[in-house]
Parts: sequence; structure tokens; C-alpha cells
Amino acid sequence: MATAGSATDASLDAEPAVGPGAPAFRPLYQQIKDLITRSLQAGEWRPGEAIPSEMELAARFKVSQGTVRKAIDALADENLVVRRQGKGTFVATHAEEHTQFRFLRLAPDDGSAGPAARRFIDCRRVRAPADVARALQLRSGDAVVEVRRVLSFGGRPVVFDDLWLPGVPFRGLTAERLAGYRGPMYRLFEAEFGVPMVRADERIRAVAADATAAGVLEVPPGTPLLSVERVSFTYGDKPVELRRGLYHTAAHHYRNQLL
Amino acid sequence: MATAGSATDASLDAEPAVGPGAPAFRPLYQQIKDLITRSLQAGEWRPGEAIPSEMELAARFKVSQGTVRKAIDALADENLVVRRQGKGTFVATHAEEHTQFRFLRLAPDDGSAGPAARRFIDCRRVRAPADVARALQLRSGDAVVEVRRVLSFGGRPVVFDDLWLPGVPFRGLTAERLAGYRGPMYRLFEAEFGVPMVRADERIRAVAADATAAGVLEVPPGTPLLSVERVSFTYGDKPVELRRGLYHTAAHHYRNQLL
DNA sequence: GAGTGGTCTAGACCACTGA
DNA sequence: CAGTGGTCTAGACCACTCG
Repeated sequence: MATAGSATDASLDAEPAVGPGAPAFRPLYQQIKDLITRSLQAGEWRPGEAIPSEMELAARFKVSQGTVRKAIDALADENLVVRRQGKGTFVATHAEEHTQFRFLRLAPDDGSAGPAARRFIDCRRVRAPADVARALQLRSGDAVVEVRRVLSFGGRPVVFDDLWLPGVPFRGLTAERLAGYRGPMYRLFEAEFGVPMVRADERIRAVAADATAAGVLEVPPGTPLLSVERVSFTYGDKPVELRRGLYHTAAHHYRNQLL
Repeated sequence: MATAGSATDASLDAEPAVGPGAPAFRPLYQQIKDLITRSLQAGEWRPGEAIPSEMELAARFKVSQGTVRKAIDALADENLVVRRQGKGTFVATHAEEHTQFRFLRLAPDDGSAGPAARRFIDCRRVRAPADVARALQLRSGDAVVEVRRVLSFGGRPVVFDDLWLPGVPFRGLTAERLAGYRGPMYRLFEAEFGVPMVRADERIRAVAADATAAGVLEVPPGTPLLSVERVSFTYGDKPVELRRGLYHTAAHHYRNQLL
């Protein structure tokens, strides 16, 4: 079977489709990948849950197991999904993640990986300034939630984060909720608000500590700090967080691997 | 055929090999990948050249095309090799690379991607200081080549690099050679010295400009700068460059994608 | 049209997990 | 033990490149 006729709950290309608009060529496994992504987006399976087995998905989409496998491989490459031999394939989650990995690329200069202590400075509903609105694809003045917090390692404040979340999915996010939660903040976002962070872009520069940052991070004003501006996305490449972080890099560094 | 007997020029696992030392299980395609990597390392095919077709490699290693394909896929994922449909598979090269991509993650704040201007401050043979020797896995005092250079964008100096290369493969690297070369520095390294950079680890922090950096980058002393310490590797995870870069991030930023 | 990589299938068997 | 993902094979056909 070269072209599938139809699937149970969504449509694959019925014909090779070589119209004048030339939709080019779209491999079957990519179409399957999109269908699975759509199911993730729709919440058909929640973070941490298993998705159906390859055999089941192959039956559902009327394609071979190999094609489903390629689709899932692609999803696994993007960390949307995690494969576990003998057990199944699971929707990626920030639940385990060994606390501060994956998205916080800060490492201590020596290997000592002490646990992070969090302190929330505030959490307020505000109207989105123009730059925040632009980053989150909202309109200026739309409701957003602003959170400010500090991360400390070994008793010393190292990270000062100022972040904004769209008001609508994050209605009900309060300082108490944040302070009372055990586990990574992104885990709370996905578990309590149904917004899993899946990808992020960062822009990094060096800046001098202003009075506020100096006070929070307990350094003299003017101290060089790493400025990390991050936009995080959920499933449909939809931006759902703007974060401005200031990192004190006297005993820590931002690690990155190029390949 | 579940286990291959032998190959033309190297050995695959002859037996499942379940000794007491438990070498675990090593998929065939990974063994093939290692063999191909070894050929790359030995210079059997040079950067930019095509490697044999999947069919030829399958015949050479006495495995199916599908297995070779998986091996090459893995190599392509690590950017050791580039696949081009209809043409072949080619050893990765820094020849095209659109000038400043892949390894220099600095981008202008506005989209304006002007060409970079290079200026070489010096290029000397020196004895490796302890920290350089450690990073390059040499002995303190071994000969290394130190290069210092500046990159400018739109007439303004933005990057000040100080880098060390092991003396032995880089015998004959001179300021004239560097200044006279058209194209990326890493292209010169792979083409003239047979050392392709394949992977790199970076450690980033914020520092204040000292007198030297301030002079070179034309900023006041104390200006916050991005400090980027990079160790680059060739094929066998062998470190072949230590680079300390200082980036002036007033109009540029270091971009990074997290997934 | 010949040769390359890319897709898709079908089936066998292996490694791992957990009841 | 049954069920999962992981490997390997063999063969067909497709998309792309280039002479």
C-alpha cells in the first residue's frame, strides 16, 4: 500500500496531490507525526502517560509499524515523547528531570551539584507591556501573570528570574501556589495548567547589575551578570512564557554544547 | 543473517559475546557507525568528498542497506556527514557554512547580517600554560600555537578571541597564512592541517573588560562582556582547540535553542 | 536513464519490562 | 509469560540529480 485511503479520526493525503499549487511531497511518517502531535496538543494523553503502542497506532492510522516508528522517532528527537524499551512510549514531562536540567543550563564551576533553593518575590496579574505582548503574541494591555523569583545554590543567590505568562491559561496562578509546590516550576505549569514547555529560544548577553538585581543577588551594583532572555513554547510553536533571567556567574557558568 | 561473520577491513562482533565481563549488547549499526567513523578519522575520505554509496558500504560490511542507513543517519545527526538526495553522502566541511554559522552563535540584535571583518593580532608558538595543557590533553610546556584575533561587524569590533592549538598538527600555522586565507578559519584548519572541528563545549559567563579587552573592543574598561570558553574536538573526542572569546553584546547576542 | 538517497512495507527475531 | 520497543533484513517503489 503506497497511499493510505483514510484513517479513523483524521485525514492523510488521499492522493499524491500534484496540483498546480504544488504542495510538494509530504512523507507519510511526517503526516503521522503531525497527527500524533495534534493528539498531544489536544491532551489525548497527558505528560507522563503512555501513548498507544506502535502496533496500535499502526492499526489506527492504517500504516505499517515501521512508518509509525519513524514518526515516533522524530517526536523523540524533539523531546516531545520518551521511549522506554519494554514499557512503552511516554509523553515527555518535567516531572523527573532531576530538578534543574534540560532548561536551566547553569552549572557550578566545580562539580558540586547542590540542590537549588527557591524564593518567590512576587506573583501578580498585570497588563502586558508592549515587548511582553509581542513576545507572547498577545495584544498590549492583555492580562499576563508576572512572577519574580530567586534561585540560590549553597545559600548564595545566583539566579534572578522575571517572567511573564499569558493570563488566560494561567488564571489562578498565585504566589502561594508557587511556593507550596514541590518540584520544578515547569512541572507545575504542565500538571496544573495544562501547558507543557516543549522548546525555548534564548538570547544571552552581558549586562551590569542595576540596583534591584544587585540587591537581590547580593553583589555590588555594576557587577557583570549574564542576561538570559528566554521565550518558551508549547506544542503548536505557541509562545507561552517570556523570561528574563540574570545569572551571577562568579562560581557558575552557562554550559552549551555545539555540534 | 543475525550476526555478521567478518568484514573486509575490520571486525564486527563474531559472536553475541555474553562473557562474564558482560560487554552488553552492541547493535550492528553502531558497530558499522564506528567503522565509518574510523575511516573518517583515518582520512579515507576528506571533508567535502563523498563517501561510498549505501549499497557499496552494505556490500563492504556484508550487512543490509537498511543497517548502513541507520549508521549513516546517526553520523548525520552528529553532523559528521551530510546527506544529499540524488547525489550522495559527503563528509561534513566548514567550507560553505555561510561564513559565521554553526560555531559562532552570535547574532545581531536586528536582523542585519553584515559580513565579518577579521584582524589578526598575533600568532606565536609558545609553551602551553598549565590550564591550556590540561584542556588540550598535553603536558605543561608542550609547544602550542596561540592566535589572537578580532572580528568586526559593520566596522565595530565585537569579538576578541584568544585561542590555542596543539603545536604538532599545527606546525606551520603563521599570521600570514591566517591573514591570507579566504573563508572560515576552521576551513583552513581542516583543509591545510587535516584537523576538522566536529564538536565543541562552551562555558559562558559575564566578566568586566580589562584594559586589553577594552582597548581591542573599543569600550570603557569594566564594560560587561560575554566570556565564552570553548574546547573544540575532532573525530575521536580529541580536544584540538581551546578558545577564550570575549563578546561585546551591546548590539549582538548569543543565541541558543533549547529542546 | 542510471545512480543516489528517501520512503514504505512485511516479517523475523532480540532485549527489556513487569505481572 | 505476553507485550513493549529495538534491530535487521529484503525488496519495492519514489524523489532527486546529472549527464
